[in-house]
Amino acid sequence: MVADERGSRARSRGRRPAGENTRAALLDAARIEFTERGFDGATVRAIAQRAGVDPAMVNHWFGGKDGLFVAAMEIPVSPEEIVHRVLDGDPERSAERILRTFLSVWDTDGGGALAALMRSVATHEEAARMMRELIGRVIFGRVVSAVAPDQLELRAALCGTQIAGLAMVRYVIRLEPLASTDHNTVVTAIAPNLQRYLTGIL
Amino acid sequence: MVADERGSRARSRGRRPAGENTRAALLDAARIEFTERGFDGATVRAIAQRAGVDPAMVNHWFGGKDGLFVAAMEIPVSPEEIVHRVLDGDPERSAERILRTFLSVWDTDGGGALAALMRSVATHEEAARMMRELIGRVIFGRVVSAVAPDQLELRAALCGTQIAGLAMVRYVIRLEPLASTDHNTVVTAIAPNLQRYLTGIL
DNA sequence: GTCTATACAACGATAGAC
DNA sequence: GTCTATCGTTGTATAGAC
Repeated sequence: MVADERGSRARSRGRRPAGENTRAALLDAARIEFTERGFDGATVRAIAQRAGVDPAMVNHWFGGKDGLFVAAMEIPVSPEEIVHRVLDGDPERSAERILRTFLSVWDTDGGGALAALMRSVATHEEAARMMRELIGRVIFGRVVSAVAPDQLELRAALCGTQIAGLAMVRYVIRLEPLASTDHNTVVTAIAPNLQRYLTGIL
Repeated sequence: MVADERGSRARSRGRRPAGENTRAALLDAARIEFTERGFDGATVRAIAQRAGVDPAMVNHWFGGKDGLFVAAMEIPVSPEEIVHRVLDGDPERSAERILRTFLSVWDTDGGGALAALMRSVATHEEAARMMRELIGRVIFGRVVSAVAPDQLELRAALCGTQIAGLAMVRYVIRLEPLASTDHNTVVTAIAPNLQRYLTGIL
């Protein structure tokens, strides 16, 4: 998104801590490259070039490619926003709001970023760990605890299966007709099942 | 680790004595390497070394790394067996039989083979295409057409989301408690949802 | 003798390290 | 910037099957 943050803004007066801008530029560039190409596909050289700095800076600031990855990897949606939008309304229709939120975010770039994320999760243990905590706690943990306190962790994990499965089929495997149908059809088909995981009888 | 599994004696150039099956050794080694490291992570050289043969044999027998991959990559379940076992019984309880079949197969090796398959599907377009056809046609296509003819393709894709999501959460992300609960709990939780995709109102 | 499965060497490309 | 390691791949000589 922010491709070149260093060039478009005047430096403030006085000397700043050495390398601070370089570090931030590398993080921004790394997020873009890792998102578009996955962990293995993204190269240190490409990230450094995008940031407009020397590849050696990756070693200097992050100790290598792995360090840069864990520092840069952030989820392509804001968990806070999702949780907030979901909890604001009828609890018995929260599944529909969850699905619409995810679909609207994921479809903005044709699911490219999401497919890249799934790729990283599947291939990189570090990304899998982050996704584990993200699904279990940050998103569904909070959502489920607000609507149905019993069997909280199981419900969160079950919601994860449905969302992760939708992501895999629609954006990674691209199985028709689910890969290209409109949001309403997807919501009509999946929302009742997701709602059962949230508030139904297990 | 196992550098020379097929024997420690020196190999001479030229054709080897009859009875040694280089092709099969390569397939075995390839399954292990692809399983542990994914498509990109597994190297032709490592596979050949594990098989105790020359890397050039990969080209000779399979035309390259891709050919070896598609040859070695076997779906960790037999589609025919699954379809048969699923269709043999009450259609309204077919979801439960599907889930039990998948779980019993996947849990035999701790989900290692399945996790590798998901990794390959996420990173390799060839594997994604195979999975696409496998889910859409071979497995759920037949199952759904036998129990509910309306909206066949959509139902098949929806079933795919639930199964793929379960695979991701239980075996790749390993999110608790779903990662280590018994089959009955999983079936009780998920079967009703899967059944709705098969025969319910969408 | 012919065929072919095999090992060895080396190439061009690429990417991380220093 | 340079160096080095390693990747997938290709060419070729050779040993053994047929």
